[in-house]
Amino acid sequence: MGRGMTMTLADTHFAEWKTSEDRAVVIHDQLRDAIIDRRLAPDTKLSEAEIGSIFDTSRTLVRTALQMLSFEGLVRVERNRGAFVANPSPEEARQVFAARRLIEPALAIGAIERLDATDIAAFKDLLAKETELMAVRGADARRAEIRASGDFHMQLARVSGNAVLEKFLEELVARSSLVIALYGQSGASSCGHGEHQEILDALEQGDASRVGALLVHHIDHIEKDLDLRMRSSQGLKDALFSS
Amino acid sequence: MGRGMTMTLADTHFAEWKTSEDRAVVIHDQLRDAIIDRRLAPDTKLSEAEIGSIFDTSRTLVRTALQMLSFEGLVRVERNRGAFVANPSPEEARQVFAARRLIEPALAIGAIERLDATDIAAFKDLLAKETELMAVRGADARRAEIRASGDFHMQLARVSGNAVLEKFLEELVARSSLVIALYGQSGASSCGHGEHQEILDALEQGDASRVGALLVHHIDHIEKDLDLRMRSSQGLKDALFSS
DNA sequence: AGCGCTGATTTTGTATGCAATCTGATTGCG
DNA sequence: CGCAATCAGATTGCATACAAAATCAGCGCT
Repeated sequence: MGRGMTMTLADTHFAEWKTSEDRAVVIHDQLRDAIIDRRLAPDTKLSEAEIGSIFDTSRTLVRTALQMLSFEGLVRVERNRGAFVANPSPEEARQVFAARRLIEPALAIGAIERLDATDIAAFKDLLAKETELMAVRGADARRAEIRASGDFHMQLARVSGNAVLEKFLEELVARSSLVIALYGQSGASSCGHGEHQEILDALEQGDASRVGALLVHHIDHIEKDLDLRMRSSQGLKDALFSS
Repeated sequence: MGRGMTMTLADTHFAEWKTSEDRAVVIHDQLRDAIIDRRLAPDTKLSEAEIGSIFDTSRTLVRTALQMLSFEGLVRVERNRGAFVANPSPEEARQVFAARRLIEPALAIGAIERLDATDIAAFKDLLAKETELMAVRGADARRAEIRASGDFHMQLARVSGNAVLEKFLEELVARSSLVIALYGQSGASSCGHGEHQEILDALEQGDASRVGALLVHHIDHIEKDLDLRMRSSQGLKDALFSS
C-alpha cells in the first residue's frame, strides 16, 4: 500500500507515528482516509491479518482500529465473518444529511460569537486549498477536494466551541464523504466551493441566520446531487433491466 | 457485584447472555449501567484484571468494552494508566445539554409523522413505570427513575426514524445521566415526570412546535437544576473554603 | 451437469504471555 | 526532617497461541 510513491509522504507519516505513539489510531486514520477517498470500495473485506501485515503489527491493534471505524459507521463488522467497508443505504445517506442540516447551523451560531482573526485565516487557507484543487483534473484531485470540503465544515465545528457536537459532525462528515463517493454523480463538489465562500462571508459579517440558511442550502445542494434511488443489493431485477 | 440479590435478575441476565453471545457488549452494558446509576463513582479506576475476574473473562474482552465506553464519553482512558469513570466538567455538561436541546425537538418532528398506536402504548408504559418509581423512596428508586426518564427520551428517538440521530441521543442520554448523578441537587427528576406527560400529550395531538417547545423547556429544566459551578479538581482552595 | 455433503484451510474470537510503564515504598542523602 | 533516587510490585500495551467458526474445494450422489 503506497509502496511505489516517493518517500516525502512516508516521512510525514513516520513523524506523526513517532510522536503520537498511538499506533491503533494511525491505522484507524489511514483506513478512514482510504475509505472516504474510496480507494477502498464499499463492502471490501478488511482482513485483520492482511491489514496487520501491511502496517507490520499484530491483529490486536488492527481490531481496535476496526472497532473504532465501526463506531463511526465507516465499517460494518459481522460476527465471525469480519469487517467490511460500509455500504450506506440511501436511507442512511438521507439520515446523515438530515443530521448535518440540523447540527451545522447550530454550530454556526456558536462559531460567530467566538470567531477571531486566527480562525478566519484558517478558513481562508482552507478555501485557498479548495480553489487550488478545483483547477486540477483527475480522480486524486477530486478525492482531495471532497476531503478539503469536509475540512471546511470541520473548521466550523472546531470554532463553535461545542466539543460534543464537533465529535458528532466529525462522524457525519466522514460518512458524507463515503456517501458522496458512492452516490455522487456530477462534479458537484465544485459548486460547493463557491458556497463555502459565501458562508465564510456571512460568518465574518456575523449574520447567524444567513449562515444557517446558507449551510442548509449548501447541504441540500450536496444531497440533491446524489443519486439516491434504491440500488446496491436487493434490486436484482432492477440491476438487470433498469440501467 | 450483585452477589447479595435474589437470582431473578441474574436469570434475566443469563438469558440474554446466552442468546446474544456477544460478551464484550454484556460487559459494556453492565459497566454502563453501573456508571450512569453512579454505583461507580467518577474517577473510579476500572482495572482490566479486576473487571475480567468479575465477569470471568480475559482482559481482551474487558478492553473492548472499555474502549466502547470511552467512545461514548463514559470512561476516560489514559495511556499506560488505565480506564477511569468519566468525570464530566461543567462545561462538558453544558455542551451535552445544548446538544440535546438541538436534537430532541428535531426528533420530535419525525416522531409525530410516524407515531402509531404501538408507539403510544410504549410511551404510556414508560410513563406508568416512572409514576410507579416516583412513589418509592430510596437511592435505588432514584437511580431507576433517572434511567426510566432516559428511556422516555430514547423512545422518542426510536420513533423518529432517524437512526443516526438516535445513536447520538443514546450517547447524550447516557452522559446526561452521569452528569445528573454528579451535579444534580434536588429531587428534580420528579418534576420531570409531569413534563413527560405533557410532551406525550402534545405528541398525540401532533403539535410539533409545542412538543419542541416543551422538550426544550424540559431539558432546560433539568439543566437548571444542576449545580454547575466549577468544582472537581483544580479548585483546591474552593473545595476547602467555599462549601 | 447440478446439488448437497464432508473435510481441509482460512479467518475470526478469546486467552495468555512477555515486555514496557507506572505506582508507591523504602532507602540514602542533604 | 524533608526530599530525591531507586527498586519491587502491579498494571497496561502488544504479540502470540489456541479454539471455534466460516469458507472453499473436492467428492459422491441423483
